[in-house]
Amino acid sequence: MSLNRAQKKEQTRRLLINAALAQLSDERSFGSLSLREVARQAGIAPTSFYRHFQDMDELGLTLVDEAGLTLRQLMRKARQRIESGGSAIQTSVETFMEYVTNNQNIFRLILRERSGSSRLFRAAVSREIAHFCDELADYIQSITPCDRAFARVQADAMVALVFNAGTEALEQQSGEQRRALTTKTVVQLRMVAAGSQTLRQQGAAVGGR
Amino acid sequence: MSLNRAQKKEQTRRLLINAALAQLSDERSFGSLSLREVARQAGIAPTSFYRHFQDMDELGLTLVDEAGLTLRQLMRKARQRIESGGSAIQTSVETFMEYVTNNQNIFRLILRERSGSSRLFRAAVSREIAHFCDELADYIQSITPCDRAFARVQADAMVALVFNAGTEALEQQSGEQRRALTTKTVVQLRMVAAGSQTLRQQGAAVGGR
DNA sequence: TAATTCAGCGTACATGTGTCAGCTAAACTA
DNA sequence: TAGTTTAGCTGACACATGTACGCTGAATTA
Repeated sequence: MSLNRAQKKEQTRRLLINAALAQLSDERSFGSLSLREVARQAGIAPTSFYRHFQDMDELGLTLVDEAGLTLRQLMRKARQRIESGGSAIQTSVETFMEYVTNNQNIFRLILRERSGSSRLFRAAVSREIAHFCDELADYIQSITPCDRAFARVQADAMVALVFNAGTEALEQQSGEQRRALTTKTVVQLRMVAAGSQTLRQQGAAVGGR
Repeated sequence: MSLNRAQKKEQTRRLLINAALAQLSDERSFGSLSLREVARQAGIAPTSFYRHFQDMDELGLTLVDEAGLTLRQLMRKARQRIESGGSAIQTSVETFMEYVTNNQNIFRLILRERSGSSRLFRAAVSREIAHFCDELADYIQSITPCDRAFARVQADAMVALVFNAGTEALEQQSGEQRRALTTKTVVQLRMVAAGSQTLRQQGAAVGGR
């Protein structure tokens, strides 16, 4: 029952992380959180914060990493659903929308820090998204063998559209709206998929140029 | 030479607007600007700020409106270039990239406030983008007659891709990178254009469903 | 058991903030 | 010209912030 010192430390570290996460909302960005607020919500003295993080920045980067992790788990889940039948596009979009709905604060964090005021944060988010695109490009190539660079361009487009849908999803509360958004996004991805096939054929006909 | 009272007031109002704009950068978001900083940069006392804006929010919304205006001007310019020959997609993307390059701070403002912490700001940006999409949908219909809703879905996708490219453009400084980004975006838009044509044909064959 | 480590605390300070109250002087109006 | 309006000013206020310093007591180690 009694915890280790290390365990106890890890515990309050989580308390801080959760405190920060809890303060995030549609009206509150990470940059607007103060060290004192987070410490207060975690139930520790402001100065004790430094026992766990050097900076608020360090806390923030931790959050971004956690978000990336959750995203990767999400990807795996989507792949599983696809293997057991169903449209890859439809399933992926549904999975993503589900994620956004269930992790609004953390997804908002990613969206905001993507073009936020900290180079470090932007770089961190950029890495996560690049990872996302890479894996999708892999998948595209495994389904439709083609030039790597081309697959990457297609993957980038698809990820951009899905993230854009995520942005819009955050503004909607009714399930009805969200469902409409999902089908819209599915159509958009189908456009990209179909179009990329067309371009591939044309390119091949002209001689790979 | 001597200005009347109203003119002078308008003049310092512009001073405030420009001061805010000047403080924005890749490391400084509008939300992080203080009333005092802006007033200082404009060369007036903090309390005089209130003679022109009720709030920093009011100033911010003014900036968003100005950005929208600039964007509309940009659109017109693009249409002109297209009418005098040239690919619509290529020309549009080039025009947009040019805009982003020349108006980094104001475009960043839009990007950030799109999913920022103020409902008002988000709504304002959302309106501007919707306007953007509407006009593009008009254009698509004028070129390729089709269902309005369908054109709108296509337009949304294209605008999302272009804005995404804008986001990426802000991270790049070499003209080389920017040119690569432009061609990538052009390919992505061609994918959407080609794909939407395919879907339209398929949809018609199945019976408009 | 005795010595060491260290998570968390309280106090304190300098700094920046938004905004209130009231003044001045120049521009306007009648 | 005499009276009014008003853009901009100074001074002051209460408040929140980040963080330096040094203490305490429990957990750990030797």
